[in-house]
Amino acid sequence: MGAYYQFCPVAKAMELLDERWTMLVLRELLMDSRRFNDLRRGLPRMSPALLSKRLHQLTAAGLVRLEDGQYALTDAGRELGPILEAIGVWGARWVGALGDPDLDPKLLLWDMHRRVDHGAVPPGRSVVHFDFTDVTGGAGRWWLVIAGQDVDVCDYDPGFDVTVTVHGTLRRMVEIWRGDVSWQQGLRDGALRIVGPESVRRALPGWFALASYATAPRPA
Amino acid sequence: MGAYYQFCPVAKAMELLDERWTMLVLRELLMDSRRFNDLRRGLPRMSPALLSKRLHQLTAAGLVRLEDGQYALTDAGRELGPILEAIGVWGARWVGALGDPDLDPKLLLWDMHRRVDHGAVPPGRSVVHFDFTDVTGGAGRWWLVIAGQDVDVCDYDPGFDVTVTVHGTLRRMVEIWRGDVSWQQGLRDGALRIVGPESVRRALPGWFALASYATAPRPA
DNA sequence: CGGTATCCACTACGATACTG
DNA sequence: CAGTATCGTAGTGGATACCG
Repeated sequence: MGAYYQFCPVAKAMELLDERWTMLVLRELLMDSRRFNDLRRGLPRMSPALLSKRLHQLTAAGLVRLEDGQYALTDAGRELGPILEAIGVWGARWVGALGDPDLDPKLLLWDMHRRVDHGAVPPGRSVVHFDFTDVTGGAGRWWLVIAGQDVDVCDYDPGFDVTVTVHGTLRRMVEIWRGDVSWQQGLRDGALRIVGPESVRRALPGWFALASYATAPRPA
Repeated sequence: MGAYYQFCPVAKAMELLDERWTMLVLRELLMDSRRFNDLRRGLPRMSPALLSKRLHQLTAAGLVRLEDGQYALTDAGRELGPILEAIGVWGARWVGALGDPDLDPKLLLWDMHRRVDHGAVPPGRSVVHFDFTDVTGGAGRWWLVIAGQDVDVCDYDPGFDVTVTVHGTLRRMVEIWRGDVSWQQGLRDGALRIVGPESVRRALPGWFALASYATAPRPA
């Protein structure tokens, strides 16, 4: 761990926080992922060894606590919440371009699955099918099964009746999800379509709560 | 530069910001250091090659602009100001222990020199002499020469009459500067003393504006 | 003053396999 | 499910010297 040898609290904080992946681990914990393999799903390109190491470091530093196999933030860790949010807003405003490798459908679905607004989804089981036309290698079809308080992500057809289908480019769906464009704008030119009964088509955008950074105004 | 391959704006922001030294370079720029060698004084353990590289990266990313040999933050860069401040507050609250190598008198004096409150210092020339008893290797004696709007840091006796002397441990002076303890508390047990005319002794703490993190409440 | 150039030592990280 | 073990390498960053 590279020390800066400065008494400045920014330097002392960054000694801990500027190591690769650390802030993303904290982001996942702030999103209420508490189990090792849940954290992994939000950090698919991080090796398990490194995730383990980071969790130990954060525990040693007093930001994270492990209790009955569940990771949780301490007061110190939770106080980074507003900072992570501000960084998200800053990133949404100023780091524009997304490369194709940034567009990971697995990550998108995992993120969407935990931001389902259960008050907005009809009772019973709803199945949202995603069909991304621009994803190669058979990872273009996904299903979100919402039943009660449970939401499951499937990369195979779970067999239930599909309530509604989102059909189009992954890039556009990500742009909507990040708040770069609104649902309305994003559906306008046909790069993305919602297919299903009229009432569900109208309601679907309300089934998901966008992230805090999504509503941040973009620079003119 | 390690990409995360995530569309999340936090990840996109951290791809840029979590490289070693980057946030400290931004801190210096936010403190209004604009010239290469001024930046170096605030980052003494950073090699010039690496500082140069970081400045280029930040320029390419649109956070920094070079104009007539002066570095300046762009709008994007300046918007990180509140985030850096929040990180400073967080660090002051939660990253307690300072190691001896964190206590660099050169850095302390450089920091103090740019936070002189010229409205509080008497007109004419004032010389503040620091005598740190716990610093080895002849780097324990420093002078701050305040004249008009200029403040000079000297590690040798500039020859002028000394207005007031701060005598004691560097560690205590740093604790005061960081806001871990108040001037009053810090002077109480004799680890640090202000030596000089009564009126100046009383006024000296007011000659410097503490950093924004210094006044942040510490956790109970 | 304001940087580049060079070179080396590490070590952090990624990939993969494996275990309790 | 929840990690640990192992291994090789890319590449970062530190030190120092040097240049316009």
